[in-house]
Amino acid sequence: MPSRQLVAKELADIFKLIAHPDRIRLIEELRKQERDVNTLAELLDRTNARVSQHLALLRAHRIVEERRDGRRHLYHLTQPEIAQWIVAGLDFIEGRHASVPSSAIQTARQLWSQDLAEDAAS
Amino acid sequence: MPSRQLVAKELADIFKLIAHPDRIRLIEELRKQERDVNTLAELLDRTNARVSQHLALLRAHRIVEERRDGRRHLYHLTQPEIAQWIVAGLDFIEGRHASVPSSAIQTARQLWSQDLAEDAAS
DNA sequence: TATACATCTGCGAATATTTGCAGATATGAA
DNA sequence: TTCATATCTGCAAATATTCGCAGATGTATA
Repeated sequence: MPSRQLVAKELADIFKLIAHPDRIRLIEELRKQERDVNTLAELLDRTNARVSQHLALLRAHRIVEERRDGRRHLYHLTQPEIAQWIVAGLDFIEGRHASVPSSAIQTARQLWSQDLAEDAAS
Repeated sequence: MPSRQLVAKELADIFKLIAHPDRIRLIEELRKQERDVNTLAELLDRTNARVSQHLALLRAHRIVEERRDGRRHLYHLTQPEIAQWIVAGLDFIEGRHASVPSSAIQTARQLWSQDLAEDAAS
């Protein structure tokens, strides 16, 4: 397979991996601190099993890593910078979809990057 | 729907939209200049119909725009910066997949960003 | 050991995406 | 108008993803 094709496929796989609202929310919640599955499930309002499945996928692609503390499984981002990269995607949707008020997008941009700025400052 | 959920969904839609090797190749080919469907089909080694379908999707989400010149349809990126953003995703796969030699990734990074640097310089 | 808690995995049903193909449409040239 | 070129659209089959649920595993505590 030609190299361009190959790299395009790998990039597509990364995009596919992230292309799910729950997984994006997970990355959002993990961008600052590690969390266990239960907490994540509550934050996202999803069943534990479902969150666990998404985490397994992210884990398989080494987007997140796991560490155990007793019976709890704590997850964190392998490369926290991925959160910044993802939120940068907002640049390509703002003002495009009436369904999402651009105020919501601005708020999101703030929430994601504000917290990242805090991290950088601390 | 809570705002975080809403924005996560929009982000997921963008990622889903891009998450296809052909569409990534299309964006790659369009990052410097506009092209017609036939040329793109040859570059990607795909049927015209298939390329046209992918372009229709990108067009619907305003990733690309179309202009007519006689019987040819010329496409270009609405926001060329999207190419830089996409290639930045390579940061999160390098060294992860044995299937893609990291030389291929380095080459790709060069090809995509070299050309972008040229654009910036001109 | 028995029990409860936390998480994971397997699997089938529902849903979404991709693909190729056949036929439409639109433009320009003869 | 007729023909060839360029592109688009509709549709059904193939493929991939998501979802919920039921049961498995692993760990701490009584």
